[in-house]
Amino acid sequence: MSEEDDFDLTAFLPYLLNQAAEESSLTFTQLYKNKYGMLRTEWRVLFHLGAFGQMRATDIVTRARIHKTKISRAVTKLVEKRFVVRARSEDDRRQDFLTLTPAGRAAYLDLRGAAAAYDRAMSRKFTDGEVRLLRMMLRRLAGIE
Amino acid sequence: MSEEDDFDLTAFLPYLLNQAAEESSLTFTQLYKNKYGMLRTEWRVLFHLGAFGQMRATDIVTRARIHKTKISRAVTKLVEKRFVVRARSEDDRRQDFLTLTPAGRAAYLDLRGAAAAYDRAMSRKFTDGEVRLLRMMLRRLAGIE
DNA sequence: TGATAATAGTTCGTTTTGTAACTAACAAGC
DNA sequence: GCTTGTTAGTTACAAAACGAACTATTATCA
Repeated sequence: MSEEDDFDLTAFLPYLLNQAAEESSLTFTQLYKNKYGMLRTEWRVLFHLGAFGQMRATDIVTRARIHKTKISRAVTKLVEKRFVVRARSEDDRRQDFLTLTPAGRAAYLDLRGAAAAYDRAMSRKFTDGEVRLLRMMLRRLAGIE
Repeated sequence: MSEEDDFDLTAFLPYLLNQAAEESSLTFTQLYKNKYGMLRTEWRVLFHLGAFGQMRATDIVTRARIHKTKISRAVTKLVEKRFVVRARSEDDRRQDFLTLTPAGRAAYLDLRGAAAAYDRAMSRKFTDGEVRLLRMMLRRLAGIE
């Protein structure tokens, strides 16, 4: 290496956050991908419906900050997989209420358990106080109130 | 919402890490995209070459943990933009040594300054001790030694 | 040496994403 | 009621990512 530099790339927060995020989702990604053939956005939609109950696509867009076209495509896939059903609203026939089917709920519960175990395993790398602080900081950085 | 659930999605570390990572790169992405027409991988390659000096594609693959096809395409783009030059190694003619051109170095220095300022702005949301701890934790989660 | 394996990097076909434009339904003001 | 504007969600086309297979070169070892 000829010309070096004192800038520490591995201290740059967006870079570190990205590397940590990617590394931390590797194992879990394999799970929902191999077991249920889902993509990341599908998994997120499933989790939102599991965690918050019936929602409209727009609600998920707002909460998860994912573009509506991605949500639209993910919902289509989840409907094809019989994990989600759409119910056209009578009040406003532009919007659909999305709900998990029993199969969707079963997948959600399965993945939720795995997620919780995975989270515990990650947390074990640090003290309780550290993890609490980490979550607080990440929430603030993510702009989640 | 009909059936709720006590699983707190927003406490799930991989999710939080992703949201924080995405939010934190938004502004910076605009910069290298609008000013230099670069994609994320191109920016990363540029930064690696700027920070560590001459490297082979494989070195970047190892350090940044980005797939070699992505690196290959990013390098091609950077060469087209006259930010990087390839020099075929005489020892092993399979590999190229990659180096920044003066224009590449200028772009790097510009972006490096912006990155440092951006990092400082992010850090100001927390105390010095918190930021130190955050970096430590992210490094460990990312598997950076 | 000569066969086999390994490595650096690229290319090709497919999948996924990004962005803009679109349809359909509702809302607001005149 | 009839424009005009907004909102929910989809579609279409282009850009980008993924992964397998490929070329070219070097390494291993019988």
